[in-house]
Amino acid sequence: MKTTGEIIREKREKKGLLLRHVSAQLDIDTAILSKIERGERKATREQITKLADILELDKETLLIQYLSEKILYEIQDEDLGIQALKVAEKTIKYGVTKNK
Amino acid sequence: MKTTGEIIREKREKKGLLLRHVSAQLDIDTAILSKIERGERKATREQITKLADILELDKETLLIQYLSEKILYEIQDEDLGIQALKVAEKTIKYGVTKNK
DNA sequence: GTTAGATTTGACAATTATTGTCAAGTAAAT
DNA sequence: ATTTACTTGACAATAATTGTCAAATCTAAC
Repeated sequence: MKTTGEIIREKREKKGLLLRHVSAQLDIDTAILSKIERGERKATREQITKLADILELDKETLLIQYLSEKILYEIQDEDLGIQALKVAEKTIKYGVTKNK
Repeated sequence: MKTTGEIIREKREKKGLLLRHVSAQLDIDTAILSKIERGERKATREQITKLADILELDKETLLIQYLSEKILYEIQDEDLGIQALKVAEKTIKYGVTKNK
């Protein structure tokens, strides 16, 4: 499966847009967008939805990929990560309102 | 399923320990431990393993619960949370080394 | 092989989130 | 009404994230 960054870079190039064009619309330096595309930095949630608009990408698909990477980031190099994911899934399906 | 905080509080009380006893061992104020137990604050990973030692709780079980809460925290009030969880699960199972 | 434009890199600054302290506030037990 | 355990909330300290900037690299065209 393609990473968020890969999806963004591919679509940007397909549209013939430069980092400078897109980063201007996002109101950030090209450096950050470059890093986001290469997976060196995480985007913010807001940037993801803006990018979907700018690049005409399916917002849901992009968000799902983005969120899944955030999740994976949380449990990176945790042996119990998979098990934690499963517990999280069960909990969310159960219909928990959650703390605070 | 019991929350991390509930597990900790129940075991602490069963052992007859006061917040002050346990928080001293964790080297934090009782206020924080109180909040952790009531789910108002998240513990750090280190605090979780220390708590497992102090309260003689199964470290793996506690960590899984703790991590799953961290995951759920990331996707709280995200409509696409469940889908993101599933993508994350597939990705992790696939055996990805991940970015950076 | 030099220039020009695009991207990348890394040092560091700004901002935001997390983790903590402290002091005052409840509540229950004596 | 004191004492003890715990809770609450304002705020301080620390740490993580997000950003800028300037210089470096890369590529393609002259």
